[in-house]
Amino acid sequence: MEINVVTVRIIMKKFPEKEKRTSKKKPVQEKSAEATFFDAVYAVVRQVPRGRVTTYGAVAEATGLRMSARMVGWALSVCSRAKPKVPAHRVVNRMGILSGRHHFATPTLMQELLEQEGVKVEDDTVVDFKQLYWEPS
DNA sequence: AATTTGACTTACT
DNA sequence: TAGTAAGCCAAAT
Repeated sequence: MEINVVTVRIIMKKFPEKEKRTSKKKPVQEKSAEATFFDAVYAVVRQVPRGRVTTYGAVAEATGLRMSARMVGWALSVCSRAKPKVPAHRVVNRMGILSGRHHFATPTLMQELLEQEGVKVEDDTVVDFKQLYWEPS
């Protein structure tokens, strides 16, 4: 299934309402909307192509949370919960700095993952960030 | 229950 | 041009 901004916005519409789960044997705190909020963020992040990067703000905008870039970081900080893995290493701040590197298994993992994809990193910053920047659409 | 704290960004001194 | 404030909102304390 191809997920685009429209799809994400539809998902976000469900954000405020409580979602009833059929399965009751999962008392996980997934109280309600986070699941869909996470999904929305993850859906966007998964679209980032290999070797490209995007920013928290861009993801936030694509999910409709225009000014809530922080929420994106928060969602990614718990992305271990996501079933299909999320290429969180492709999300950096607007300066191209790997501000989230400390949240990976090792502080250098994020950079290593990026370099594996051909993205050069210097001083915790993506080289040629402007060219590698990918805007969610 | 209230306050602080972020994997951020923009706007205004 | 650099520093501060404000906006976001769920978690953690």
